[in-house]
Amino acid sequence: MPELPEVETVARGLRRAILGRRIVSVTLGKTDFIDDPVALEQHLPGRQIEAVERFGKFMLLRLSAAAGRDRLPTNGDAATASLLVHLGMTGQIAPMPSAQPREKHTHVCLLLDDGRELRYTDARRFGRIAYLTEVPLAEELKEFGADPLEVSDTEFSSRIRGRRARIKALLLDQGVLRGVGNIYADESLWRAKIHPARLGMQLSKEQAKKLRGTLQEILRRAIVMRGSSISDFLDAEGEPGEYQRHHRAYGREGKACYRCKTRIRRAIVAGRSSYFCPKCQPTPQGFAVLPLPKKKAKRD
DNA sequence: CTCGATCCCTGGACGC
DNA sequence: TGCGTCCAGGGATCGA
Repeated sequence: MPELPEVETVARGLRRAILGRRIVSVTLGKTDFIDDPVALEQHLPGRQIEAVERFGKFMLLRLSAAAGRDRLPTNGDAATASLLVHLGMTGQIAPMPSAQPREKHTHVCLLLDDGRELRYTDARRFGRIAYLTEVPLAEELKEFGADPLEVSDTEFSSRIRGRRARIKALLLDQGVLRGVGNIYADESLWRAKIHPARLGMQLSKEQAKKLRGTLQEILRRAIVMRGSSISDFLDAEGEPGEYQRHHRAYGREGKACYRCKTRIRRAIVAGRSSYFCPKCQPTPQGFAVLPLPKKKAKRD
């Protein structure tokens, strides 16, 4: 489940691997998750990959204006554009030798000018790929909230404390903060000792400050560890991350809290499984916690 | 504004 | 061994 640290890891890998490469041709598989598949085939060939950026959970492959005098002057390719890539739940993107057999669920192959293929695979197709020129791209991106790594204390506080929604929902809301998903929301709440079902407006200034701090620290550490590989996340080198070994709450139902040994519990908050320590992160009045499963969880 | 429900989709885990 | 069921979840959408 690629969130900010995983996407950052992939973006860094791609930056090393494919910067400056030119796209020669495009081969598509299933296209129901691609905004406009024809646009890919039409506009990508001939373009150079000039930069790879991360924006929240998106990657932006910045493309050169079309090169060569063979292009039509009126097809819009004279301007720069971007390939927007969202990995969804199971998306992977990596360059590989074009002779290598394509894996199952490979839906986009970009043949590069060095003979390799940049391949996008995504079993569940929850991802998204779009070719966007400057203006439509800017229109899309302006809907998103602050970068959690850059957001100031004041801005974080106002984005959270002015809201009636649950803190977990706010952390997951890409319009509030861009890039946080279920894992890092739970991890930062555990570290800040805040229950996921607390309302944003219930947080004290101190708690908001603390939460911003834990969120940033956890995201930074996770990036250093190249992200969390909890299901099948692999980076642009095909390598798993390591941060899952450092999870303190996520996925640890029934296991001992690292601080107080109380068993970690699970509840549904904002429609998502949320893991927390019932002692360190006191449950708000009347909030339903799922009973501990009967089957003993595997050891940790 | 905020909520929950529903859908998209496949693979893995689990129960029988 | 095999089959059915449930669950995972980012995001869009719709109704309450």
